[in-house]
Amino acid sequence: MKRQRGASDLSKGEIARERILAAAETIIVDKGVAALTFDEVSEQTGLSKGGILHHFSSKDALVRAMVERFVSLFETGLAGLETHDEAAAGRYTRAYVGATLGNATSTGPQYDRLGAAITAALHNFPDLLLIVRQQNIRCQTGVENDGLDPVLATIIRLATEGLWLAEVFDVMRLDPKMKSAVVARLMEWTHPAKS
Amino acid sequence: MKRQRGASDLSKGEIARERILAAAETIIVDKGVAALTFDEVSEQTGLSKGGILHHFSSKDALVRAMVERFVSLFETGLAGLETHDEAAAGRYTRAYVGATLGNATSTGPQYDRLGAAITAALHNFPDLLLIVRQQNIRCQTGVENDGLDPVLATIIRLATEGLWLAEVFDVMRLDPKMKSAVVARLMEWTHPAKS
DNA sequence: GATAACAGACCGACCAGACGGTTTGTTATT
DNA sequence: AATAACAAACCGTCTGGTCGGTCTGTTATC
Repeated sequence: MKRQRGASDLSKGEIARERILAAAETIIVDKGVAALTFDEVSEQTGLSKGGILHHFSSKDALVRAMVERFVSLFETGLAGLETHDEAAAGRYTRAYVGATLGNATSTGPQYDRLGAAITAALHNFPDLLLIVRQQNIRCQTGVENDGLDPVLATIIRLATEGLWLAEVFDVMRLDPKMKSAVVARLMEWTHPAKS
Repeated sequence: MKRQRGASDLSKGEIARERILAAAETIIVDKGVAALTFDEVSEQTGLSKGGILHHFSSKDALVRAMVERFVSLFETGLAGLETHDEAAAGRYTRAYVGATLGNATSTGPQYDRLGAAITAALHNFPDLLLIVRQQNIRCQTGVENDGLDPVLATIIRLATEGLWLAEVFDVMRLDPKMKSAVVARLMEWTHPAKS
Protein backbone atom coordinates (compact mmCIF):
# COMPACT_ATOMS: atom_id res chain seq x y z
CA MET A 1 0.00 0.00 0.00
CA LYS A 2 1.33 3.31 -1.04
CA ARG A 3 1.67 5.58 1.95
CA GLN A 4 0.15 8.88 1.13
CA ARG A 5 2.11 11.61 2.80
CA GLY A 6 0.10 14.47 4.18
CA ALA A 7 1.65 17.83 4.84
CA SER A 8 2.27 17.24 8.51
CA ASP A 9 3.44 13.70 8.82
CA LEU A 10 7.12 13.21 8.72
CA SER A 11 9.39 10.71 7.11
CA LYS A 12 11.14 8.27 9.34
CA GLY A 13 14.32 10.25 9.22
CA GLU A 14 12.55 13.46 10.05
CA ILE A 15 10.96 11.83 13.06
CA ALA A 16 14.36 10.72 14.23
CA ARG A 17 15.70 14.22 13.80
CA GLU A 18 12.92 15.59 15.92
CA ARG A 19 13.49 13.02 18.60
CA ILE A 20 17.18 13.79 18.69
CA LEU A 21 16.53 17.48 18.95
CA ALA A 22 14.03 16.96 21.73
CA ALA A 23 16.43 14.76 23.64
CA ALA A 24 19.19 17.29 23.23
CA GLU A 25 16.96 19.97 24.64
CA THR A 26 16.01 17.84 27.60
CA ILE A 27 19.63 17.14 28.36
CA ILE A 28 20.63 20.75 28.08
CA VAL A 29 17.78 21.84 30.30
CA ASP A 30 18.32 19.17 32.95
CA LYS A 31 22.07 18.90 33.09
CA GLY A 32 23.52 21.90 31.32
CA VAL A 33 25.39 22.41 28.10
CA ALA A 34 28.44 20.54 29.24
CA ALA A 35 26.39 17.37 29.49
CA LEU A 36 25.29 17.55 25.90
CA THR A 37 27.33 14.73 24.42
CA PHE A 38 26.58 12.23 21.72
CA ASP A 39 26.68 9.45 24.25
CA GLU A 40 24.08 11.16 26.35
CA VAL A 41 21.83 11.88 23.41
CA SER A 42 22.33 8.33 22.31
CA GLU A 43 21.21 7.01 25.65
CA GLN A 44 18.18 9.26 25.90
CA THR A 45 17.05 8.59 22.40
CA GLY A 46 17.75 4.90 22.09
CA LEU A 47 19.66 5.49 18.90
CA SER A 48 23.31 4.66 18.60
CA LYS A 49 25.93 7.34 18.41
CA GLY A 50 26.44 6.44 14.78
CA GLY A 51 22.77 6.86 14.12
CA ILE A 52 22.79 10.31 15.61
CA LEU A 53 25.80 11.32 13.63
CA HIS A 54 23.97 10.16 10.57
CA HIS A 55 21.43 12.92 11.09
CA PHE A 56 23.69 15.59 12.52
CA SER A 57 27.10 15.28 11.02
CA SER A 58 28.79 17.15 13.83
CA LYS A 59 28.08 18.62 17.19
CA ASP A 60 28.05 22.04 15.66
CA ALA A 61 25.29 20.94 13.35
CA LEU A 62 23.26 19.67 16.25
CA VAL A 63 23.64 22.81 18.30
CA ARG A 64 22.96 24.95 15.27
CA ALA A 65 19.69 23.18 14.67
CA MET A 66 18.74 23.79 18.27
CA VAL A 67 19.50 27.47 18.08
CA GLU A 68 17.57 27.87 14.86
CA ARG A 69 14.59 26.13 16.32
CA PHE A 70 14.82 28.25 19.44
CA VAL A 71 14.93 31.51 17.55
CA SER A 72 12.12 30.53 15.27
CA LEU A 73 9.99 29.53 18.23
CA PHE A 74 10.45 32.92 19.78
CA GLU A 75 9.61 34.74 16.59
CA THR A 76 6.48 32.71 16.13
CA GLY A 77 5.30 33.65 19.59
CA LEU A 78 6.19 37.26 18.93
CA ALA A 79 4.29 37.38 15.67
CA GLY A 80 1.30 35.76 17.31
CA LEU A 81 1.10 38.38 20.02
CA GLU A 82 1.66 41.14 17.52
CA THR A 83 -1.37 40.26 15.44
CA HIS A 84 -3.65 40.10 18.47
CA ASP A 85 -3.05 43.71 19.39
CA GLU A 86 -5.43 46.42 18.36
CA ALA A 87 -3.54 49.59 19.22
CA ALA A 88 -0.97 50.54 16.64
CA ALA A 89 1.66 52.42 18.57
CA GLY A 90 3.87 50.29 20.76
CA ARG A 91 2.44 47.12 19.36
CA TYR A 92 5.72 45.49 18.57
CA THR A 93 7.27 46.47 21.86
CA ARG A 94 4.32 45.09 23.76
CA ALA A 95 4.55 41.86 21.85
CA TYR A 96 8.24 41.71 22.63
CA VAL A 97 7.70 42.11 26.34
CA GLY A 98 4.89 39.59 26.24
CA ALA A 99 6.80 37.02 24.26
CA THR A 100 9.77 37.30 26.56
CA LEU A 101 8.19 37.57 29.97
CA GLY A 102 4.56 36.72 29.49
CA ASN A 103 2.69 33.55 28.86
CA ALA A 104 2.94 33.34 25.13
CA THR A 105 2.80 29.89 23.62
CA SER A 106 6.48 30.10 22.98
CA THR A 107 7.47 30.73 26.55
CA GLY A 108 7.44 28.53 29.58
CA PRO A 109 9.91 27.21 32.12
CA GLN A 110 11.64 24.73 29.91
CA TYR A 111 11.85 27.20 27.08
CA ASP A 112 13.51 29.63 29.43
CA ARG A 113 16.05 27.20 30.71
CA LEU A 114 16.76 26.20 27.16
CA GLY A 115 17.37 29.83 26.39
CA ALA A 116 19.85 30.10 29.21
CA ALA A 117 21.72 27.05 28.06
CA ILE A 118 21.84 28.27 24.51
CA THR A 119 23.02 31.69 25.55
CA ALA A 120 25.77 30.09 27.55
CA ALA A 121 26.66 27.79 24.69
CA LEU A 122 27.04 30.72 22.34
CA HIS A 123 30.48 31.19 23.79
CA ASN A 124 31.70 27.86 22.49
CA PHE A 125 30.09 28.11 19.06
CA PRO A 126 30.93 31.59 17.85
CA ASP A 127 29.39 31.21 14.41
CA LEU A 128 26.02 30.73 16.00
CA LEU A 129 26.27 34.25 17.31
CA LEU A 130 25.34 35.42 13.84
CA ILE A 131 21.92 33.82 14.02
CA VAL A 132 21.16 35.38 17.35
CA ARG A 133 22.62 38.68 16.34
CA GLN A 134 20.44 38.90 13.27
CA GLN A 135 17.35 38.22 15.29
CA ASN A 136 18.50 40.86 17.68
CA ILE A 137 18.80 43.41 14.95
CA ARG A 138 15.28 42.64 13.81
CA CYS A 139 14.00 43.17 17.34
CA GLN A 140 15.87 46.40 17.82
CA THR A 141 14.63 47.75 14.51
CA GLY A 142 11.10 46.75 15.36
CA VAL A 143 11.25 48.43 18.72
CA GLU A 144 12.78 51.62 17.44
CA ASN A 145 10.10 52.08 14.77
CA ASP A 146 7.10 51.38 16.88
CA GLY A 147 5.58 54.79 17.26
CA LEU A 148 7.28 55.31 20.60
CA ASP A 149 10.20 57.38 21.70
CA PRO A 150 13.03 55.18 20.43
CA VAL A 151 15.12 55.66 23.54
CA LEU A 152 12.25 54.73 25.81
CA ALA A 153 11.38 51.76 23.63
CA THR A 154 14.96 50.58 23.74
CA ILE A 155 15.02 50.87 27.49
CA ILE A 156 11.86 48.81 27.71
CA ARG A 157 13.46 46.20 25.56
CA LEU A 158 16.68 46.19 27.55
CA ALA A 159 14.90 45.90 30.85
CA THR A 160 12.86 43.03 29.47
CA GLU A 161 15.97 41.33 28.27
CA GLY A 162 17.74 41.98 31.54
CA LEU A 163 14.93 40.52 33.56
CA TRP A 164 14.67 37.48 31.36
CA LEU A 165 18.39 36.80 31.38
CA ALA A 166 18.66 37.26 35.12
CA GLU A 167 15.86 34.81 35.60
CA VAL A 168 16.98 32.16 33.19
CA PHE A 169 20.53 32.26 34.46
CA ASP A 170 19.02 31.96 37.87
CA VAL A 171 21.16 34.72 39.26
CA MET A 172 18.27 36.83 40.40
CA ARG A 173 15.32 35.98 42.57
CA LEU A 174 13.18 39.02 42.00
CA ASP A 175 10.18 39.21 44.25
CA PRO A 176 7.15 38.12 42.20
CA LYS A 177 5.22 41.22 43.17
CA MET A 178 8.09 43.39 42.07
CA LYS A 179 8.35 41.46 38.86
CA SER A 180 4.74 41.92 37.92
CA ALA A 181 4.93 45.57 38.92
CA VAL A 182 7.89 45.97 36.61
CA VAL A 183 6.16 44.23 33.75
CA ALA A 184 3.06 46.32 34.29
CA ARG A 185 5.08 49.50 34.25
CA LEU A 186 6.88 48.50 31.09
CA MET A 187 3.59 47.71 29.45
CA GLU A 188 2.21 51.07 30.52
CA TRP A 189 5.10 52.77 28.86
CA THR A 190 4.28 51.14 25.56
CA HIS A 191 1.12 53.22 25.46
CA PRO A 192 2.02 56.61 24.06
CA ALA A 193 -0.46 58.21 26.47
CA LYS A 194 2.44 58.51 28.81
CA SER A 195 5.67 60.03 27.53
CA MET B 1 68.99 38.94 54.91
CA LYS B 2 65.58 38.95 56.42
CA ARG B 3 62.95 40.11 53.97
CA GLN B 4 60.69 42.52 55.72
CA ARG B 5 57.14 42.10 54.50
CA GLY B 6 55.16 45.26 53.99
CA ALA B 7 51.44 45.27 53.69
CA SER B 8 51.37 45.13 49.94
CA ASP B 9 54.17 42.83 48.94
CA LEU B 10 53.25 39.27 48.52
CA SER B 11 54.93 36.03 49.37
CA LYS B 12 56.20 33.96 46.53
CA GLY B 13 53.19 31.72 46.62
CA GLU B 14 50.82 34.62 46.60
CA ILE B 15 52.56 36.06 43.59
CA ALA B 16 52.17 32.76 41.81
CA ARG B 17 48.51 32.66 42.69
CA GLU B 18 48.05 36.07 41.19
CA ARG B 19 49.90 35.12 38.05
CA ILE B 20 47.78 32.00 37.66
CA LEU B 21 44.60 33.95 38.14
CA ALA B 22 45.68 36.55 35.63
CA ALA B 23 46.58 33.91 33.09
CA ALA B 24 43.27 32.18 33.59
CA GLU B 25 41.48 35.44 32.95
CA THR B 26 43.46 36.06 29.80
CA ILE B 27 42.62 32.63 28.51
CA ILE B 28 38.96 32.94 29.29
CA VAL B 29 38.81 36.32 27.63
CA ASP B 30 40.74 35.34 24.54
CA LYS B 31 39.53 31.83 23.90
CA GLY B 32 36.43 31.27 25.98
CA VAL B 33 35.62 29.17 29.00
CA ALA B 34 36.04 25.89 27.20
CA ALA B 35 39.71 26.69 26.63
CA LEU B 36 40.39 27.15 30.31
CA THR B 37 42.38 24.00 31.02
CA PHE B 38 45.29 23.32 33.29
CA ASP B 39 47.52 22.71 30.31
CA GLU B 40 46.64 26.07 28.87
CA VAL B 41 47.19 27.88 32.15
CA SER B 42 50.41 25.99 32.53
CA GLU B 43 51.63 27.14 29.16
CA GLN B 44 50.65 30.78 29.67
CA THR B 45 52.12 30.97 33.11
CA GLY B 46 55.29 29.00 32.65
CA LEU B 47 54.44 26.85 35.62
CA SER B 48 53.84 23.16 35.37
CA LYS B 49 50.45 21.63 35.79
CA GLY B 50 51.55 20.26 39.12
CA GLY B 51 52.59 23.70 40.23
CA ILE B 52 49.21 25.11 39.39
CA LEU B 53 47.41 22.34 41.17
CA HIS B 54 49.54 23.09 44.15
CA HIS B 55 47.88 26.49 44.45
CA PHE B 56 44.40 25.58 43.25
CA SER B 57 43.58 22.09 44.27
CA SER B 58 40.91 21.68 41.62
CA LYS B 59 39.42 23.43 38.69
CA ASP B 60 36.47 24.38 40.79
CA ALA B 61 38.77 26.13 43.19
CA LEU B 62 40.38 28.05 40.37
CA VAL B 63 37.10 29.18 38.87
CA ARG B 64 35.76 30.02 42.29
CA ALA B 65 38.69 32.30 42.94
CA MET B 66 38.08 34.01 39.63
CA VAL B 67 34.43 34.61 40.37
CA GLU B 68 35.20 35.96 43.81
CA ARG B 69 37.78 38.30 42.43
CA PHE B 70 35.39 39.43 39.74
CA VAL B 71 32.60 40.18 42.14
CA SER B 72 34.87 41.97 44.53
CA LEU B 73 36.28 44.07 41.72
CA PHE B 74 32.82 45.18 40.74
CA GLU B 75 31.86 46.04 44.26
CA THR B 76 34.99 48.07 44.73
CA GLY B 77 34.20 50.10 41.66
CA LEU B 78 30.66 50.52 42.83
CA ALA B 79 31.67 51.71 46.26
CA GLY B 80 34.13 54.12 44.72
CA LEU B 81 31.48 55.76 42.56
CA GLU B 82 29.06 55.84 45.43
CA THR B 83 31.28 57.91 47.67
CA HIS B 84 31.98 60.47 44.96
CA ASP B 85 28.34 61.40 44.61
CA GLU B 86 26.93 64.39 46.37
CA ALA B 87 23.19 63.96 45.86
CA ALA B 88 21.62 61.51 48.27
CA ALA B 89 18.64 60.15 46.41
CA GLY B 90 19.44 57.73 43.62
CA ARG B 91 23.08 57.63 44.59
CA TYR B 92 23.36 53.88 44.68
CA THR B 93 21.48 53.41 41.45
CA ARG B 94 23.66 55.94 39.69
CA ALA B 95 26.73 54.19 40.96
CA TYR B 96 25.33 50.91 39.74
CA VAL B 97 24.76 52.21 36.25
CA GLY B 98 28.15 53.83 36.24
CA ALA B 99 29.99 50.79 37.51
CA THR B 100 28.31 48.59 34.94
CA LEU B 101 28.27 50.75 31.85
CA GLY B 102 30.52 53.67 32.60
CA ASN B 103 34.23 54.12 32.88
CA ALA B 104 34.75 53.13 36.45
CA THR B 105 38.10 51.68 37.37
CA SER B 106 36.49 48.30 37.56
CA THR B 107 35.15 48.31 34.05
CA GLY B 108 36.84 48.04 30.73
CA PRO B 109 36.78 45.74 27.75
CA GLN B 110 38.64 42.88 29.29
CA TYR B 111 36.61 43.10 32.44
CA ASP B 112 33.47 42.88 30.38
CA ARG B 113 34.54 39.88 28.39
CA LEU B 114 35.60 38.27 31.61
CA GLY B 115 32.15 38.88 32.92
CA ALA B 116 30.61 37.21 29.92
CA ALA B 117 32.81 34.19 30.29
CA ILE B 118 32.08 33.90 33.96
CA THR B 119 28.37 34.24 33.41
CA ALA B 120 28.54 31.49 30.84
CA ALA B 121 30.66 29.35 33.13
CA LEU B 122 28.11 29.65 35.89
CA HIS B 123 26.15 26.94 34.17
CA ASN B 124 28.85 24.36 34.71
CA PHE B 125 29.64 25.30 38.29
CA PRO B 126 26.28 25.60 39.99
CA ASP B 127 27.64 26.26 43.45
CA LEU B 128 29.21 29.45 42.21
CA LEU B 129 25.76 30.75 41.51
CA LEU B 130 25.44 31.41 45.21
CA ILE B 131 28.20 33.98 45.15
CA VAL B 132 26.68 35.84 42.26
CA ARG B 133 23.22 35.54 43.65
CA GLN B 134 24.23 37.07 46.96
CA GLN B 135 25.83 40.01 45.23
CA ASN B 136 22.70 40.35 43.21
CA ILE B 137 20.56 40.53 46.30
CA ARG B 138 22.80 43.25 47.69
CA CYS B 139 22.39 45.24 44.49
CA GLN B 140 18.65 44.81 44.37
CA THR B 141 18.31 45.86 47.99
CA GLY B 142 20.50 48.85 47.39
CA VAL B 143 18.51 49.94 44.40
CA GLU B 144 15.15 49.50 46.03
CA ASN B 145 16.09 51.63 49.03
CA ASP B 146 17.68 54.48 47.20
CA GLY B 147 15.11 57.20 47.61
CA LEU B 148 13.57 56.43 44.25
CA ASP B 149 10.40 54.73 43.19
CA PRO B 150 11.46 51.10 43.70
CA VAL B 151 9.83 49.94 40.49
CA LEU B 152 11.53 52.61 38.45
CA ALA B 153 14.83 51.92 40.18
CA THR B 154 14.50 48.24 39.42
CA ILE B 155 13.77 48.94 35.80
CA ILE B 156 16.85 51.11 35.60
CA ARG B 157 18.87 48.31 37.05
CA LEU B 158 17.37 45.73 34.73
CA ALA B 159 17.95 47.83 31.65
CA THR B 160 21.52 48.39 32.75
CA GLU B 161 22.01 44.71 33.25
CA GLY B 162 20.34 43.92 29.95
CA LEU B 163 22.52 46.31 28.06
CA TRP B 164 25.64 45.03 29.70
CA LEU B 165 24.83 41.39 29.11
CA ALA B 166 23.84 41.96 25.52
CA GLU B 167 27.12 43.72 24.95
CA VAL B 168 29.38 41.29 26.70
CA PHE B 169 27.75 38.30 25.05
CA ASP B 170 28.23 40.18 21.86
CA VAL B 171 24.69 39.48 20.74
CA MET B 172 23.78 43.10 20.32
CA ARG B 173 25.44 45.87 18.43
CA LEU B 174 23.58 48.85 19.76
CA ASP B 175 24.31 52.06 17.93
CA PRO B 176 26.74 54.06 20.11
CA LYS B 177 24.55 57.12 19.93
CA MET B 178 21.59 55.13 21.06
CA LYS B 179 23.62 53.59 23.81
CA SER B 180 24.72 56.89 25.25
CA ALA B 181 21.20 58.24 24.91
CA VAL B 182 19.96 55.28 26.87
CA VAL B 183 22.55 55.70 29.56
CA ALA B 184 21.80 59.42 29.77
CA ARG B 185 18.11 58.73 30.14
CA LEU B 186 18.69 56.15 32.83
CA MET B 187 20.90 58.58 34.69
CA GLU B 188 18.26 61.27 34.40
CA TRP B 189 15.76 58.98 36.01
CA THR B 190 17.98 58.53 39.02
CA HIS B 191 17.35 62.17 39.87
CA PRO B 192 14.07 62.35 41.76
CA ALA B 193 13.32 65.63 39.98
CA LYS B 194 11.64 63.47 37.45
CA SER B 195 9.22 60.87 38.75
C1' DG C 1 4.78 -10.62 -9.40
C1' DA C 2 9.44 -11.80 -8.70
C1' DT C 3 13.85 -9.96 -8.42
C1' DA C 4 17.57 -7.03 -8.94
C1' DA C 5 19.42 -2.33 -7.94
C1' DC C 6 19.64 1.19 -5.10
C1' DA C 7 19.27 4.60 -1.11
C1' DG C 8 18.53 6.06 3.40
C1' DA C 9 18.67 4.74 8.23
C1' DC C 10 21.24 2.85 11.55
C1' DC C 11 24.70 0.02 14.33
C1' DG C 12 28.93 -0.90 16.97
C1' DA C 13 33.64 -1.11 17.18
C1' DC C 14 37.31 1.75 17.17
C1' DC C 15 40.57 5.83 17.54
C1' DA C 16 43.27 9.79 18.68
C1' DG C 17 43.46 13.28 21.58
C1' DA C 18 42.23 16.03 25.55
C1' DC C 19 41.26 16.63 30.26
C1' DG C 20 41.26 16.55 35.42
C1' DG C 21 43.73 14.74 38.77
C1' DT C 22 47.45 11.71 41.35
C1' DT C 23 51.92 10.43 42.49
C1' DT C 24 56.53 10.78 43.10
C1' DG C 25 60.47 13.26 43.16
C1' DT C 26 63.29 17.71 43.19
C1' DT C 27 64.47 22.44 44.41
C1' DA C 28 64.09 26.57 47.07
C1' DT C 29 62.94 29.14 51.45
C1' DT C 30 63.13 29.91 56.34
C1' DA D 1 65.56 20.06 59.11
C1' DA D 2 61.14 21.10 57.84
C1' DT D 3 58.10 22.84 54.82
C1' DA D 4 56.47 25.22 50.90
C1' DA D 5 56.95 25.55 45.88
C1' DC D 6 57.40 23.45 42.14
C1' DA D 7 58.38 19.66 38.04
C1' DA D 8 57.37 15.64 35.21
C1' DA D 9 55.60 11.46 34.22
C1' DC D 10 51.60 9.12 34.30
C1' DC D 11 46.54 7.30 34.59
C1' DG D 12 41.65 6.60 33.74
C1' DT D 13 38.07 8.53 31.65
C1' DC D 14 35.52 10.80 28.39
C1' DT D 15 34.57 12.92 23.78
C1' DG D 16 33.99 13.98 19.07
C1' DG D 17 34.41 11.76 15.11
C1' DT D 18 35.47 7.78 11.54
C1' DC D 19 34.52 3.60 9.21
C1' DG D 20 32.88 -0.70 7.50
C1' DG D 21 29.04 -2.93 7.31
C1' DT D 22 23.83 -4.30 8.04
C1' DC D 23 18.97 -3.86 7.76
C1' DT D 24 14.84 -2.02 5.62
C1' DG D 25 12.18 -0.21 2.33
C1' DT D 26 11.49 1.76 -2.32
C1' DT D 27 11.98 1.75 -7.25
C1' DA D 28 13.17 -0.17 -11.69
C1' DT D 29 13.48 -4.30 -14.70
C1' DC D 30 12.01 -8.43 -16.59
